[in-house]
Amino acid sequence: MADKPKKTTILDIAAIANVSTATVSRVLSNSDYPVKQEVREQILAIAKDLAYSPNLFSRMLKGADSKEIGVIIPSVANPFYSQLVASVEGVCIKHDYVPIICSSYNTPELQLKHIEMLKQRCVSGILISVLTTDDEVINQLKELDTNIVLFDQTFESKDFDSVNFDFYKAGYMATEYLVQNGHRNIAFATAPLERRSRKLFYKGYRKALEDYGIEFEVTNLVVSKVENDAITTDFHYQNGKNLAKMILEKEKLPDAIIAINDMTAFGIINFFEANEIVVPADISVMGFDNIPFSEMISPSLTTIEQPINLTGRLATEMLINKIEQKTDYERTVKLEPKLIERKSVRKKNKILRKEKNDL
Amino acid sequence: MADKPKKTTILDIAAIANVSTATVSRVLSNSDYPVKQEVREQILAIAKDLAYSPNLFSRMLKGADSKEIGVIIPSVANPFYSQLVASVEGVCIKHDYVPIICSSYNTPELQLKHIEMLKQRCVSGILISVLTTDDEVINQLKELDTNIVLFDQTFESKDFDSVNFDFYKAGYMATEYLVQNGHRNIAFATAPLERRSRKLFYKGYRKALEDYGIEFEVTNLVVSKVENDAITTDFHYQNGKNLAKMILEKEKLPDAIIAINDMTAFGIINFFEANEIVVPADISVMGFDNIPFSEMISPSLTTIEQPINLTGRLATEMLINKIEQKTDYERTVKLEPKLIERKSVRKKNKILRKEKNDL
DNA sequence: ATCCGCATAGCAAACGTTTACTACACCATA
DNA sequence: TATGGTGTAGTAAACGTTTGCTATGCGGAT
Repeated sequence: MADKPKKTTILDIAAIANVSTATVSRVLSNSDYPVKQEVREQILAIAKDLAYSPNLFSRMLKGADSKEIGVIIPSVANPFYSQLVASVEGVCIKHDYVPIICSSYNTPELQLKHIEMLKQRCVSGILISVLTTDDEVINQLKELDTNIVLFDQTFESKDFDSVNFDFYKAGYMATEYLVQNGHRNIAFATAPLERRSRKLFYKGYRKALEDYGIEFEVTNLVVSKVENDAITTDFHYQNGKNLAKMILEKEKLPDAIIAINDMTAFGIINFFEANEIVVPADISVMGFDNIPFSEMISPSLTTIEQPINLTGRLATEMLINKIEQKTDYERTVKLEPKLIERKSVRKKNKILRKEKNDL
Repeated sequence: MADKPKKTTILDIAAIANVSTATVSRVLSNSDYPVKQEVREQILAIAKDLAYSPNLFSRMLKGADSKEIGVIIPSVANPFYSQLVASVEGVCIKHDYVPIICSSYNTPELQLKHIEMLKQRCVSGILISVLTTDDEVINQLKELDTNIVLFDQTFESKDFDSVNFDFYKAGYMATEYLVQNGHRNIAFATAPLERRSRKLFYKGYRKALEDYGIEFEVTNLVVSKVENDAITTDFHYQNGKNLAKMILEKEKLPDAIIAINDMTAFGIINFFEANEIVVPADISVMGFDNIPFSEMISPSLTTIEQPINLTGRLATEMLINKIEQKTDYERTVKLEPKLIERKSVRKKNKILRKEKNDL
């Protein structure tokens, strides 16, 4: 813009107070170096008077902390992640950090670009939802000498602090609930299973089937073709529609469907509705995430809750603890899934788990 | 972290290439100062070899552009804004800027805090959804000698570039559509009308009523008590439930309701559904925004579209043009509302507008 | 032969801090 | 009286760039 009004510097203050810049700096940077109370107060007063605010860049040039936290997620447009971001932001503000939101859209190159950018900005730390356990990404993170906390995507590692979620158990619980309510032919509808979290969720599903003595049918794993999440909010929703279409094309309709997330479930339900198939009367649908919309749609969605806000809050607090070199905090937290019973699953006859000795 | 591996600086490069740092800087900062081709290439080669990346802080200390763009919005958790943020992010990445997302939750103090923070970081520009036309905020923005583009909240001003939206027309269109489909007793359900955009939308509603010769009833303006948007995604949804409750408590149920936004409409519809009132058979509901979920709920929501992605894209491009001192671009854009016809409004007998000479 | 402009390059200051080092006065202890 | 600690303050280097100024050599115009 036109004419910068020359911000006040410690030099100005030093001149007025008739002391050296060193002294001013000591006072204004909250150093524990002793400065006479009288002088300290005078400097503080002048600083306030001149509306002094330190130049962050020179501080950082001297190696100070940038007070920025990189937050790498698949997509801000996805309501699950935008809520996560909101909770991260809340904690950041409280501790005077600034979150830098980076959507990776599941593309490694973009993720790499973001990481480079964050490195260049010397962020104080990074909160990241690691999508793959590729050695490449992991090594890249290890080399990045900054504070890192993993979240959202379960990836326990001695190398990183993390806030995890029991995806396996979540998949198990979803399946078990369906089985116990009389469903046997259960489809699993998902975007490609390359993510660790999705794989685990799927494994939970398989294990539950096994435990209840239900044979898994290959055609019940319904996977859409898409690779990368698009930029739009309704990506998974559209995906759900596709999956529903695929399911309708099967020779035999399943009793129930487990969707890889709530948005997908919405798409599935909507497609069914448009095709005169009633949920849950004709077919049951189970979601995963429990995003706020789950209770807004009709029928309201029975789903497994993933504690979004808690995840964001804990992960951010963990990271800040790490940055500020606190020592007394948990370095790994594993959050538990919780079943949220609503109206998208039909309750048929109750079925109990086959005990081992039944077999 | 443990031991920083000492990043390479132009000094290292200068030493190897046997030239001065000035020359290295000139090459590496794309200055137009002439440097012999041979030397230039050598320096470039060495830089690449040592994986040199410039220290942003020293550059900024010298007054360079921070390449950051502050984005101030009411709340990231709100799907409308998270989609907006996504489109802003997309443009930013293309031009190598980094968006800094700031949720103000409609609290002036927080907004002020964010602005202070952005100022301190010497951001290249700010994209802001101005909620009030308080002189305080406006002056504060004017004094902020940085590039500013207003968006989302219509506030045309000679002092700022802006991407506007015709809220007045939107309100008019919503109302007109309802009237033309046979509704006369139309309630307007909203959070407090302190925002300019809401006021305009409301004025459009009033004007349409007037043009169609329908007398406005005071009790048809239903306003919830809440002041500030909360941090959660479902704030407006809950608000909608409250509003629906208030409406149900009226002695006479209106034919139709215009909700201040889609999320509010969802809440209203949901509350009605829970109370055995069928939308649109018993009462029609009209939304505003056309967020992706509008077509996911049941009944799908008839609403007025506000072009989110276009807004984000245009505003960001405008700001970057401004930052980079381009001159040939529009400084004010006004986007048009569009009616999206779905299933939440019942079509009764068509009614035409009273012509002026009818009166 | 002189002067000028131009291409090229280096020197060193400057951006605003922080901090290692030095200085010195004061007081307590041996 | 010498010794040393402690509280307080200043000097100047350093962080990694950019850039105004100066310098040199060279070709062309006068």
